[in-house]
Amino acid sequence: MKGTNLGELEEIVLLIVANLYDHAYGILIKNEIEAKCNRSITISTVHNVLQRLQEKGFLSSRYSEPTKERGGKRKLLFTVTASGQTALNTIKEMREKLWSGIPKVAFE
Amino acid sequence: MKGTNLGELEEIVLLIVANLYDHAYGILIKNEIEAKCNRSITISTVHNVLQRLQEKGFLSSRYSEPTKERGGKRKLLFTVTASGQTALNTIKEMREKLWSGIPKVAFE
DNA sequence: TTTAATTTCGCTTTTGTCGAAAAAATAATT
DNA sequence: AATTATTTTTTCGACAAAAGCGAAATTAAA
Repeated sequence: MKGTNLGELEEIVLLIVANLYDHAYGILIKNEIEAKCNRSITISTVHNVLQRLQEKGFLSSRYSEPTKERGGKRKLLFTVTASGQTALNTIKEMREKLWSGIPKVAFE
Repeated sequence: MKGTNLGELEEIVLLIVANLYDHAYGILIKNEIEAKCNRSITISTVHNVLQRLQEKGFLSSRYSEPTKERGGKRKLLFTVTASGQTALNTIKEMREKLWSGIPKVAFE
């Protein structure tokens, strides 16, 4: 890989951000992953992946305004870029092609 | 991950082995990946992944008889195990669920 | 100054990647 | 027939990228 590929977790995070549309930020993303993917993950891992996805150009980000709740500092909100959408579609089509080529008898 | 997860490349290799059914071995797998996934990969990479998939219990292997062509030494043939099939199905369903939850407006 | 929500930092383990060496078979040469 | 070359295939050793975590830093309200 040369920094352009989409890792297994990166793909999941990208899909979750797309699910969350306008509200995607660290902790919410973490919670959504745990809920929808039945998998535990720490917030540092999420942020690590988020940053990598942005460096790859698959996500963009902006800061929200602080909220009025206690500790409600501004959030870093993420959005899937056109390039990120393309990456998701590409890998999806590739996998669909592979699945369609599997004969009935292929498994033990 | 504790040796039970399926990496991005591992999943591709598993799908390719399923595609090849009874004939899956190193070089053929390499060629199929390059043909169907539009991606170049070395034979050492393929063998490395095959070994890890076997350690994870997602593949089993056996040796073929040598063939009569020049250099035709015995091949290590791979088959997807029941556990491997389950892993593939699980991640497939999870992604389908995520895709179905994406609103139309989700991309930039 | 305490507490809460959030992001950033430094570090380790697992995956992905490759070049080169080893092994095992047939073909060619002496 | 013995040795050497060539071909197909797998194994080995090393390094880079992705996945993962705990703890520190930041920023807001109480």
